[in-house]
Amino acid sequence: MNTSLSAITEKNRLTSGDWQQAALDALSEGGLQNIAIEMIAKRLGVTKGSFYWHFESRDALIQAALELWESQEQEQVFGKLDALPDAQARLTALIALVAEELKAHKIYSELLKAIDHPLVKPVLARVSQRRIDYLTASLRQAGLPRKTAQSRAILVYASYVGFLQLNLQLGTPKLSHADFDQYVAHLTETLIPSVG
Amino acid sequence: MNTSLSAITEKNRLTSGDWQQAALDALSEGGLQNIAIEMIAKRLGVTKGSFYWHFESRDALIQAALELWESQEQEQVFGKLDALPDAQARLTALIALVAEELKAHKIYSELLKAIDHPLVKPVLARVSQRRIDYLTASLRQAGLPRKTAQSRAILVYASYVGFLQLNLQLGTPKLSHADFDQYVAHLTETLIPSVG
DNA sequence: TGGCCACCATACGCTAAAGTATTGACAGCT
DNA sequence: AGCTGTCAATACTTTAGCGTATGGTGGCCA
Repeated sequence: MNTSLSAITEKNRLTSGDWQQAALDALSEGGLQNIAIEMIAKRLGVTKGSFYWHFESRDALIQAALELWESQEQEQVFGKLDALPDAQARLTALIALVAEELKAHKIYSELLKAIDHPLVKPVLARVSQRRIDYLTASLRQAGLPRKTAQSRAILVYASYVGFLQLNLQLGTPKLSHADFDQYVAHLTETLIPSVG
Repeated sequence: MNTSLSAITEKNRLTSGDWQQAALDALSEGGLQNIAIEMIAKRLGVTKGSFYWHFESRDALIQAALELWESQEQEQVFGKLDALPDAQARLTALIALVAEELKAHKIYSELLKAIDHPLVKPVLARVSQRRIDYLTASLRQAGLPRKTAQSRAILVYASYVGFLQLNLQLGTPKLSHADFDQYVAHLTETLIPSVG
């Protein structure tokens, strides 16, 4: 039941990495505006005096935290999928991966809400584009022609983003476990080539 | 090039409706946090003193503005579609409607970002649920079996919400006009029964 | 015409949160 | 042991934005 407060590195003294991880935790819980340094300081058992030694400003923390997240998500998401050689296997695995680990998508969802922030927008643009490109490539390997694969990739990814907002954040529509499974199955049948 | 500042009703004196409309304008431009009373007051050519005569608090304004939006969107969206008798015609008209009027979706998109706000969440839940129900009914009328129609409605609506975030807000992926048309066509073929 | 009421201006208080300035403490090296 | 650099505590300033208190003005009605 340990949340990811990332076992503070040394003994009492903090590193800037601890602040970045704590910032990501705060982000996943309450959005960008929840990255409040005094509140994070309290969590880490210190005060602001510590923070402003490690970082220039709040924006600097946000930027560093986003960089950390971007590198983490890259190895986590793509690392798992690249292991699979077959394109269709990758695609279904991707959907399963999305359907399971809800907590991992919380940060992405919160960043979407903070999309107006100048530090957030470019990061999110890069990550989203990379994922769509990956989807496009996998769909092509699965046999779709180029143009179709492009449109389909956008469609798949948009439905992912939308579902994130609707079901994770809004809780609408309310789906039972069975309904959810049925939805995932339907999605796979409808959007993934040569399955079902 | 006139934005929707909604021709102030009388001569100089404001009504609470003017404040609600101005709040919606501010919302569509900068999100919920952009509903700042002093800033809106300046736009309307008055000061806070006016506001607190019309409303109890900022929350009261937000609530009233959301009620106004909810009633407006209901007649706008469903009013246009209910005119069409054929289910498939309604569905394709709906997609066209979504693909065209971008500004009309800005408010919905901003509300999604502010989904944590206790006043926003129930409104958004109602509106989304109503739309999904409408979609489900239309898909059933178009020939899909019940369970399939339910899943498909969620899928269609999620792809709408996701595309809103991705393309409207993020500008990713960058689509040319032709690419966009192709995407809409692909979406229609893939998700709307018996078309194409 | 005089007064009341609807609408608004002005001036102020209050709070949250970022950022600054200064001082303090402990660890390791010489 | 004493110095020094690293990390942190304390107290302060500043800003933005909500909310309040109170006074002002113009139109409408008796």
